[in-house]
Amino acid sequence: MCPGTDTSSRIIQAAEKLFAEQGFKETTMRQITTLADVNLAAVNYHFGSKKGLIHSVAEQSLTPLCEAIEEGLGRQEDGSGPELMELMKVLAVALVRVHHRNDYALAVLMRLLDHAYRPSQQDLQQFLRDQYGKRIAVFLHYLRENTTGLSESEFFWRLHFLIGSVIFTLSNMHALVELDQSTDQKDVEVEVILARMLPVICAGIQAKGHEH
Amino acid sequence: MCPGTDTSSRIIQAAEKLFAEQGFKETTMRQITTLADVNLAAVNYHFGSKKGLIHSVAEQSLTPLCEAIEEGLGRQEDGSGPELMELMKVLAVALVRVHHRNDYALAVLMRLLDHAYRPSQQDLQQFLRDQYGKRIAVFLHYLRENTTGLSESEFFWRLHFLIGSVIFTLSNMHALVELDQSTDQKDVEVEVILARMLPVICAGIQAKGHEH
Amino acid sequence: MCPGTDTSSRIIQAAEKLFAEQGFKETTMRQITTLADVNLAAVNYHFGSKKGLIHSVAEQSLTPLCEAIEEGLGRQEDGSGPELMELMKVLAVALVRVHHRNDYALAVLMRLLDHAYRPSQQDLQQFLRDQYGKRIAVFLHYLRENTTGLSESEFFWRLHFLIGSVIFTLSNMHALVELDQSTDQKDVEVEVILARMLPVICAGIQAKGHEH
Amino acid sequence: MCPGTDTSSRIIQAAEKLFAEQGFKETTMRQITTLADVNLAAVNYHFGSKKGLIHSVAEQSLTPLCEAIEEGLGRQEDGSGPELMELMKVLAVALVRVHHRNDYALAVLMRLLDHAYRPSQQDLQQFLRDQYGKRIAVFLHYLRENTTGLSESEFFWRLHFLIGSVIFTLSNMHALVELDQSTDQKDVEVEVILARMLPVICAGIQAKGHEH
DNA sequence: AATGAATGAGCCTTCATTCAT
DNA sequence: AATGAATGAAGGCTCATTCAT
Repeated sequence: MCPGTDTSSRIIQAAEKLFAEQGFKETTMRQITTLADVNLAAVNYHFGSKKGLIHSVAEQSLTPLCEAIEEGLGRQEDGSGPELMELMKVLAVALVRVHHRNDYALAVLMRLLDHAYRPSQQDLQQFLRDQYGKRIAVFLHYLRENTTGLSESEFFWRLHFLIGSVIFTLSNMHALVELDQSTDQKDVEVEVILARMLPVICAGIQAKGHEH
Repeated sequence: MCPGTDTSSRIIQAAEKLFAEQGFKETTMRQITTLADVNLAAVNYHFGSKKGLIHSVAEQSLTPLCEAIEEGLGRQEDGSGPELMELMKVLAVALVRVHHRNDYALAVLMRLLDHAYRPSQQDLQQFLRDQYGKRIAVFLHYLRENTTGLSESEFFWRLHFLIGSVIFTLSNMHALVELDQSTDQKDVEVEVILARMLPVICAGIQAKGHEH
Repeated sequence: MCPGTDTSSRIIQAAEKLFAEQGFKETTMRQITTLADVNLAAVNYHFGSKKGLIHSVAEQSLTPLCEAIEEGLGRQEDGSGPELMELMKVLAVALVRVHHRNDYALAVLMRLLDHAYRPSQQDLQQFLRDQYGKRIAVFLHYLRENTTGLSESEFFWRLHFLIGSVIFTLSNMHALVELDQSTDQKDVEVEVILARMLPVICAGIQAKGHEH
Repeated sequence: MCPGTDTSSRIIQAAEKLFAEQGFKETTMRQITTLADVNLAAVNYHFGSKKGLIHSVAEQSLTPLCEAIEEGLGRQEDGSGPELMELMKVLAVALVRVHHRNDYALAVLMRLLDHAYRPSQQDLQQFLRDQYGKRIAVFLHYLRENTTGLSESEFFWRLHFLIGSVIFTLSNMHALVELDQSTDQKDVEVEVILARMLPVICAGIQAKGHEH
């Protein structure tokens, strides 16, 4: 009954760990099935193909993430949209929730989003746009409302500078925690990382830019 | 002869383009040699192996990058280290110089640095540390001098938040320029991107943090 | 219940269609069970194995075929065997009866006989010889009585030239009817094909040969 | 220098033998490369894929076949087309020539033509039509001139009855020679088989049909 | 009688690399 | 310096079959 017991979730867990540590292409079906201790053909039986598995892994994290964001946004229904710091906290809470699903879920998700920016991964772009495009758009809309001082282009680039911070830091979180020699405890505490990241991001997005 | 004419530089150019667009593992020797219009065996002949080629590609960009940074830092030898904004400009100038070597050089370099954070790429980590560790340390030393208000750990994380911005934005620069609908001209002008990024980064690193 | 309702006959019908259109090896258990709308394991449950299914498919057609031939031969029990044209008509009637069982039964049967000539299919040869060898021998005996002018070897080869006509035409009947641009109606009417084939075959078997 | 020495022809020879004995789908790349005593990857190197190999095998026989037919037809340039028996001899000579290329070449070719009638093999149909359609049409045109007494549809079916004889007999020639107990010598002598087939075919095509 | 899940063996193909020339 | 041919290892995937229910 506990998660990780049946074949299909054991595969997903193994895949998440390996994808996070090595990347998608670098991870082989044989590595996944060996780590999950299931038959090689089980992946194709349950997910159709390696790409299908990747999509399933994505869904497992993106769906709760979107739900958590929508839930967070829905809380203050007083006409005016949430403020910047409020928005960031909603995002942070949602990310934390994804991380608590599984130690590698968040890292894989970030790596997946990174991949989606490659020209050669149009399949993946399509998949993400189709499945989650509209849900993310709401969050971006609120974010834009808090940055009316920025031109369209300026907003676009600042958004991606900050997306870069999030994606890079979280997709490499295990390695970074290992590198951070100042703390003893090596449990990855996303809450701490995000608490450190939030003020930095807010300051970045509100910075006086070169246009001024 | 002009650069790009002989076999070995044609290979490097082709590899940079493909690595930037697809990733290292995703790019095959056949793709590289086909695009470079050279024999399949030429890569192994000139670079020993695929890994050797990747290292050569890295050197082609990292060496000029370090030189440019050292040159920039060396200018004001008046005892006191450079200020934050000054430091960032030195970095920006160095990055621009790398980009002008070759339209994909900068993107590949950033992707390579991203890879270096994966646990499974300790070879690469070693290579980068051995070749460039000390030269980069100088830059980091000056940076630390400008952030005395931050604890060791806080500095570590903020540094990586900002490294994340740089790596993500520049490694995906071609895709992002394509996505940026507000500008017509699609020539990748790193100068513009960096001009936008610098104030954001400076604001981020100086933000009032959660420790305060 | 009407035939084709229960699992096992639905499987046979699906198998016949797919075997006829694609061949035995080319047809997978999944295709069969999907088309039959039954569980994948049902084939092994009811027929033991794919080979078992093929044998069952063969029996479903070969048994009625032999019965029809024996019935046709048994009609004139006046000492002397039937004449050539008479024999052919008996065969034709029997083939038509098999075809009326099922739109693909005859085509599959012919494809199966074709396979039986491959050196690598000795299993199949054995199966057919064991189950139907003696019953067919009677028909061949009567045929030989009508070709006393031919040497043993000449008879052997002419027999197979004509078997070739029958097997090829009937196993590809659906494709050939489709190709025949002169007729509008595309229902496969074996009667018409056989009516056209009979005189050709009789003429062929009685031709003045190279030995004369 | 002798054929069968270099990798690429060794592969073709092995493939022809196995395709003839077992069929295309039934023959694996490993069987081919093991018999040819070459590396497994050599097939893909030289022919791109299994399908590419099959097409190459086809070309090796079909091109000489067409040439031989055209050569045979070109001989009597006296205005009137060749007579039926003449046509058949041209075909027979061409088939013999293909057989002399290689002990299995003819059998494989016949099996390939058989496959081309399957609805699921439209690739193959296309390939054959594209490469050889026009060249064969000439032969068929002359054949039609000799059967003016037949309706279009009657001609179509008789043609395929006889194609069936040729394809079946020649694709199974090795098995049939083995079965023919009247002759001691087991060398496959296509000349003998064809000498026996020609009168039968001619008689068949000229038979008084059911339309008369 | 029937089924969803699982499996071992094998498939074709692709990879970076090597070798003889 | 350069190359066409060849190779061992490994890749993702499919197959008929089996098993517990």
